[in-house]
Amino acid sequence: MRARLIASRERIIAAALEIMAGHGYAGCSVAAVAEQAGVATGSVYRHFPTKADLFAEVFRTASQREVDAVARAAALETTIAERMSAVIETFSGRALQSPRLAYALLAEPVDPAVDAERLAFRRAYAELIAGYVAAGVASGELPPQDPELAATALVGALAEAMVGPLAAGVAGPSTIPSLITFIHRALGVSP
Amino acid sequence: MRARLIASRERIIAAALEIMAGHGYAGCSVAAVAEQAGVATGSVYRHFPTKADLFAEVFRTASQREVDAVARAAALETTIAERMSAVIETFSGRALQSPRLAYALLAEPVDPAVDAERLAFRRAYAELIAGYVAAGVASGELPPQDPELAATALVGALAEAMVGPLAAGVAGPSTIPSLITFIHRALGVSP
DNA sequence: TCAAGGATTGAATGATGGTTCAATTCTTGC
DNA sequence: GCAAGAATTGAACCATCATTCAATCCTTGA
Repeated sequence: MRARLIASRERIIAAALEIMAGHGYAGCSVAAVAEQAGVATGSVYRHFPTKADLFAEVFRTASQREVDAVARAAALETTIAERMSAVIETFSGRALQSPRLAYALLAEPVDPAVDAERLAFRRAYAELIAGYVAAGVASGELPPQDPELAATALVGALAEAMVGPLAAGVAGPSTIPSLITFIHRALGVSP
Repeated sequence: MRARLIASRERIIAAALEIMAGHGYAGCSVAAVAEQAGVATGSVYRHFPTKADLFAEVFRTASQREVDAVARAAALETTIAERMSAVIETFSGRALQSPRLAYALLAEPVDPAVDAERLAFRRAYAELIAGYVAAGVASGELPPQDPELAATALVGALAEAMVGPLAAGVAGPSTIPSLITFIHRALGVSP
């Protein structure tokens, strides 16, 4: 029974994610999520006090997954240049793989309460990257700079550069290499 | 009478802007805008078919003003380095002067129909900047690169770097110089 | 001054979609 | 097998605003 409850909760989150990936946040009425999860509308409220709470968790889950994937890819590299390339390639690659979901996480209009979670998502990326930048500065691979600001700007650049391609469905073949060059230069990676 | 109509329309747009600057888009119910403009709720619909149309125009007006200010500041400079500094300083300076309005224009959750206008706003900035970058590449001041992508990334970086300070109300004293360094390096301005 | 026609009013309407809850179904301990 | 209690259902409820419109007020031309 306890297990059933937990499973039900998981199913609701999974359903919400699935609908987001298919129709964006716009398609995520509570009724639609419930139907996809195979429960009644009212049952959603046994697990989450409000819709905003549900989607805060959905955003948190999806974001964590993205940040983890990027962190994992970056951890495989050694130089700061390689790490940044891994960050950009992983971020962009995953976004282009699930464009609707990426758009929802990055830019789609959502409830203000959910938007706060989006800021946290972006900050999590920024903090991950700030760590790499700080390490690069410490090791002399990068010139002195404010790692926090550089990381924030970089996340903005990455997100903005993806919004167009996500709307269009594809990125031009040169988008990602160009972005890598831009960001390497911005951080001062020695050429 | 014709003049009165036009004036009324202007007053409604001005009222909407004023409320946005004071309480954000969230505070902009049609009733609130009408009251601020000194007209009845229904009168708003003599000038705009829907609320979304009204705010599309409000966003367009406010955005145009911002882009114009940045373009004017940049036009006073000659080198690409100076131009980019002017862009960043003007953009950030104006945003920090009217943080609530800047936040509404850049990042606040809005009606999807209005969000489209926001994309246009960002693209207008990107196109302005792309022109400078292309000129810089042509003149040899900048290394070869995709001006569109660089400009898009740059707008993202600028906007993202401002969102935090806008929420907090102020930027640290080093934010703008750091941002200038970051962007100069990103574009490959020779040091 | 006065009537015609347009402008203005603001309370009523309506659509949307999140939230509730009485009725029902299931689970569990005896 | 059975009752107590929890979980589930989904149709009804309700709050929020955008939108409408019949009544009223102004402007204008004669």
